[in-house]
This record gives sequence, structure tokens and C-alpha cells, in this order.
Amino acid sequence: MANSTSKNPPIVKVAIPVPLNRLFDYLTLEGIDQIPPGTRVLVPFGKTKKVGFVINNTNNSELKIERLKPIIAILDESPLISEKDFQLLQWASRYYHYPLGEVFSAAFPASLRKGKKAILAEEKHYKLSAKGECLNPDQLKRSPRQKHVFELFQSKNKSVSATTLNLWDKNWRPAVKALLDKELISLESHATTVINFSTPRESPLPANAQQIYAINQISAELGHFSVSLLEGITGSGKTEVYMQVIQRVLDLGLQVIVLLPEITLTPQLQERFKQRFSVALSLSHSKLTESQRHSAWLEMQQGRSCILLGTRSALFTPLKNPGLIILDEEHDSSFKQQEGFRFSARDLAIVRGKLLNIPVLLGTATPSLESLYNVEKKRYQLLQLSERAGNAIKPKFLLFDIRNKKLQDGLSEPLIAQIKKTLAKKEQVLLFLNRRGFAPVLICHSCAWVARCHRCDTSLVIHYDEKKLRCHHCGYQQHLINQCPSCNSGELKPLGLGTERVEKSLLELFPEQNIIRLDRDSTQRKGSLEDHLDKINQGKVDIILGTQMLAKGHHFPNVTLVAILDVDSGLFSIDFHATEKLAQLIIQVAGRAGRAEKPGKVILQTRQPDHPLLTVLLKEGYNKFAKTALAERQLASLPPFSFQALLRVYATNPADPQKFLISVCNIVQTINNLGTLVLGPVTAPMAKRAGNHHFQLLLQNAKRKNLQSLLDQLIPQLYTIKEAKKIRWSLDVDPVDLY
DNA sequence: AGCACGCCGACT
DNA sequence: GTCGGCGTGCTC
Repeated sequence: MANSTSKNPPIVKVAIPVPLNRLFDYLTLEGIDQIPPGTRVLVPFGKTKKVGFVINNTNNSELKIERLKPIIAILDESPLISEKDFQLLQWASRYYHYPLGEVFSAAFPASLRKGKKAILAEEKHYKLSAKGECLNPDQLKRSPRQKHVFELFQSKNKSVSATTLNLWDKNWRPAVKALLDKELISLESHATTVINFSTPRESPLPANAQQIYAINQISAELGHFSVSLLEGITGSGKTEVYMQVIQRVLDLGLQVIVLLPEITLTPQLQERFKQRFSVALSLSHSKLTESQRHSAWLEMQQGRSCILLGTRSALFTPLKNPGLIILDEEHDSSFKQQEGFRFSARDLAIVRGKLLNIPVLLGTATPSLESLYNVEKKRYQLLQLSERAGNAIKPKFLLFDIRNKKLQDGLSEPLIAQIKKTLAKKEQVLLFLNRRGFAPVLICHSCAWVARCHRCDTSLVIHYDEKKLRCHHCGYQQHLINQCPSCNSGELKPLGLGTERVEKSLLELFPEQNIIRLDRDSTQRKGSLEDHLDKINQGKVDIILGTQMLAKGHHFPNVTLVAILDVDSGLFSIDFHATEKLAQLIIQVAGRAGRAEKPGKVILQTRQPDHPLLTVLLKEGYNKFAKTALAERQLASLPPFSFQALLRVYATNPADPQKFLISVCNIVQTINNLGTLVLGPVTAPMAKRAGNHHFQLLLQNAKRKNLQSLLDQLIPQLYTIKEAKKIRWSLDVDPVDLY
């Protein structure tokens, strides 16, 4: 064998970002025997060129050597990611059964995985950088600000590269000038790096005993792998623990990644970090421009920045000196990517921590059941913060039974009375309703016709503000009608409750008060959410009404009354995750109240006042609820006591997805499936969405290994099913919602 | 996914 | 006579 293969030229196996579960073989460039794994290469692919990632070097190919094409160019002098991160991506590709090229692609900023155009731009950029000190002011004729900085450098007899100039230009502010006069050293930071000009810096707050214990425990883990779950009730000072631990990491010259669930939360944390740390801070989330994310990625990779604050995909950012990964609000389901490469940033953070041999810190007020189970199994260490900082008093919960009660647009009389009482004390009220629009249904009072979406299995939502009927699933919209298309009567009535409707009622009930509605519709304009939040914090708002977006981490210190208008909708879901999510939501929303010294009150309106979830949660707290919920999961053999993978299929024609899934079941029977439960095929919870018919198949096994072994054998065969070309399928390993 | 090829309807 | 619809097939 050695003889026959040694005659072959060197071959590289390349992962290409296409939805194909295989690698592609290429000849290397003349005179190059080996290309290190992880290196980006430009390759011919069909009629196009693509950026691929070298996976390994070999002398063998299943194809005839004559059929192999040579790569066009090697794009990196050395791989941009470490060997450990290379292993992480391979692990993720295998675990989520997602093509390796696409997984690699997800780990790099778009600018580093684009085709010819981006590569040319990059070449130009590097050529300019390479000139470095040779720059002269004439080259900067068209960039007056860069020219200005360049001249400042010259006047100090210092050199500066084009890259730095370019990036500084983007981050330009008057304070730069002051800094330039004083010191030029820190200028080699740029772009998304937030340079802190404010002085003096905020010092660490005095920590209480629990915080000190947590800080010491986590700090003791630096330098090796472990997972800590920091369970801290709202206002208990989790962020202070993060910051003091981060300081220890920085003192060791190491870097930290801090992941948050939502972009809306990054400005707040960014501000606090800015006040505390003097090191460069990088940001990475979807609202930034491509070049900003590119810079953040390189800053961390090169070790020019020490803290990265970002969302889900920032997990893959390479680190020159890895020290710690923090994942805040670990229970939040937005850490799970819901399309394409459906990874869990929380789970992969732990895999990455293990590979890099660094600790992972998960923080939350309402731990996920999986994490609590891992604590129980002694896989994670639990650190608790149960005292509210500054002697703030814990909120008091009240259940309002609204059965047979008169409601004014969802507001019961006792609730209205409580709102009045709170407003009289000049304190703020927060009302939570997880449905936007005026009402979810438009119904004919005379013939019962309902305005439905033609493309989805759902009714159209009334938006009076815009005089429209809108589908919240496919985006379809039409003018609001006032005559029934079925019987021509003018008796069309709104049915059900949305934030717009509650707002209208509040305006009538409290004409003197300032009321703000916060939902996706009222915050569409860029910066409007921030404007609203500012107004609230300046005390210019009396009543805040909003959806889900209110539940996440915003501080409203003057709010002393929180009401959840309709908890019942969360109690009747077919998805077993729903009760856990509802409990987390209730506690998170409650956390908005009484953060200062004023006691907070949390009112839940329900028609199920005796529901065990509500009674356990409110009387005995989140931890007791979690124990009960875990016991239920165990009885039903649901996760975390078993492992699931959901195969979703859809097509415009309803027959093909069904045929496809029946073939899948047949294939499963030919595999030694080691006791994997096959549930389905069934229609998806909302079968018709945007004109497509959705079906699904759930696979479940008590052992992760067994489920994986089934998937290993099954997934490659999916491509061979006859209907595969007529449908779209996706696999969701560890699904967090079963839709 | 792209991007070709390929075979059938309304148009300069 | 051609432009263009999207069904099918391939990418080292």
C-alpha cells in the first residue's frame, strides 16, 4: 500500500461551506507537501470558487487523481484558530450532525469566509498594512481624519500602520486627541474595542460573604476545567462577582469571553465593564457591522483585547490566552441557535472549556433544569447568592383569581385598585403581557367568520394602530376590514388581548399618567427602546406595559408593582419545556420589581389559582419548583433524563414530507437502534406555516451515546431518500422547543 | 447552497 | 424563431 500511495501527490481534504456531509479532495500547490489543518484555502468548486478549511493532509483519495483540482491559494500563513478550537468545531459537527464546512463557517466572521471579492479587498488591505511605516501623508489625501492621526504620530517620531489608522478612524472621537498627546502606546487597539477615556475608574464594590466565597471558588479554578453554576437572585450582585473574577483573570494576563442572550443587554454590561476595567473590551453581536465583528475577532485572536462581550456566535471567537468563559442568563433559550447549525452556545461553551482547560461560569437567577441536574450529579459546582444587595426586600407574590371576574381589557378590578395605589405613592407600575397587537382574533359576531392567514394555521392579529391585520408567523398583512367577507355584516369584533388593547384601556383609566408600551411594534425604530428605557429611569413614566422584552435584565429601580396579566397561556402547552420557561419568566419578570429599598409586589392574574406549578413556585420558590419539575421529567423519562433529536421536514406539498418521514422510520428499523424511541411522524404543532406543510419525527434515548450512534448511521442515509430532493429537512439535537 | 443543463409556454 | 420558467443533478 505504501508503494502505491507514495506515488500520489500530496492531497488535502477540505471542508467547504455547502450543505453536503462530506469533505472534498484537492491537490496542494506546487512544492507544498503539507497545509496545516485549519488553514483557509481558496478552491475551485463546480463553476465557482469557495473558501474552504483544510481538515487533513493525505496521499489517498477515493477519486482518481486526475479528477482532483489543485487549490487556488492558501489564504493564511498559519491557521487562524488553535488546534483545540479545531477539535471543538469537529466535535460540534459530529454532535449536531451538521456539515463541517458550515460549522467552520459559523466560527469565522463573514469577511474571512467570503469568496473572491472579499479576498481581493483583504489583499489590498494587507498590502497597505505591509507598507506600514512607509506610509506618507499623500496616501491619506482622501482620509483627513486618518491623516491627522498619522501626522500626530509623525510628530512624536512614532510609526503607525495603515490598519491601525483605518480602524481608529472608525472609532474616532475628540478624546483620542487628548490621549494622543499624552500617550501613543495604547493606540494599537481599534474598531470595536471600546477605549475607556473616563477617569477615575470605578473600584470594586465591597462584596458580601457569599460573593467573596463565589469569587474565591471560581478564581481557584483558573487554569483548569470546571463548570460553576452561579445561582443569584435578581439584585444579588452576580455582575459584581463576574467583574471581580474577570479582574483576577486579567491579572494573570488571560482573556475572558462573556456571553449574553440578547443584544439589548450588551450596552448595559458594556457600560459597567467600561467603568471598571482599563483594558480593551471587544464586542461581537449581530447588530454590529461586519467589519466591527471582524475586528473584534482578530483582536481576541491576537491578544490585543482581553474581554469579549457578545452573543451566541461569539463563543467561537479564538483566544490567544484563554482564561475563562462566562455565560450569563444560562437558562435563556436564545443560547440555542434555532436555524441552520442548531448549536447550544451553553453546551458548546462547556465543551470548549474542557478542551481549553479553562473554567466555565454559568450565571442565572433561574437555573435551567439541565444545569440543576448537573449540579445534582456533581458535574457542576453550585454557588449561591441569596441576599439582595443593599438590603433590598424580596418581592411579595399575589395570585388574583379572575374566574367569573369582570375584566376591563384584561385588567381585573383588584388589579386596577393596586395600580391606583402604587401610582398614588409616585411609584412605577410594570404590566406584562406576552402578546403584541390589539387582539389576536377578528371574529364576526353574526356568523362566526374569523380572519385567518391563508398561508399559516393561525388567525390574523388586529393592529388598530396601523389599521392592519397581520400574521405574526409569515409576515402577511392586509388592511383592516370592517365588514364580514362571509355574511357582509358590520359586526366584526376583536377577540382576546394584546398590548395595544391594554394600552388603550390604560389611557382611558389613567388619563393623567404617562404610559409607555414596549413591544416589537413600538420599538422598531433604531434606538427607540433605549429612549424609552431612559425615560423610565428618569422617572418620566408611570406605567410600563410590554412583552417578553421586559423580562430580560433591565433595571427599573422605581417599579414596585409588577403584574403578569395572563399566566394561563403558559400552562397549557404541548411542549414539556413550557412550564419551566413560564416559571423562569415569572421569576425574571418579578425581578424587575422592588430593586431599591421599596418592597415590590408581583400580581399574577390566573384562572388556575390552584395549579401546582403556580402554588409551588410562589409558596416555596424556584428551587422547590425545579425539584418538582425534575421529578416529573424523571417519571416521564424526559430530558435531562433522556436525550432527544427532532427531525423537522417541510414542503409546499403535504404528501412528500410524510413519505420522507415514513422512509426515515423504515431506515431506523434497519439500524440496531439500541432502544431509541421513535415518536411520529406527526404534523408539527402549527402544521401550515408560510404556505409550507410541516411534519416531524422525535427520537429519544436514555443514553446520549445510543442516540448519537443511531444518528451517525441514519443521517447519511437521509440524502438518499427519494423524496429528499422535494422537501427541506433539518435535524435539531437537544431541541429546546418542539415546534 | 449555487450553478449548470434541459425541455416546454408567451413574446420582441 | 428566442426568453425564461423551475425540475434535476453535480460539485473534489
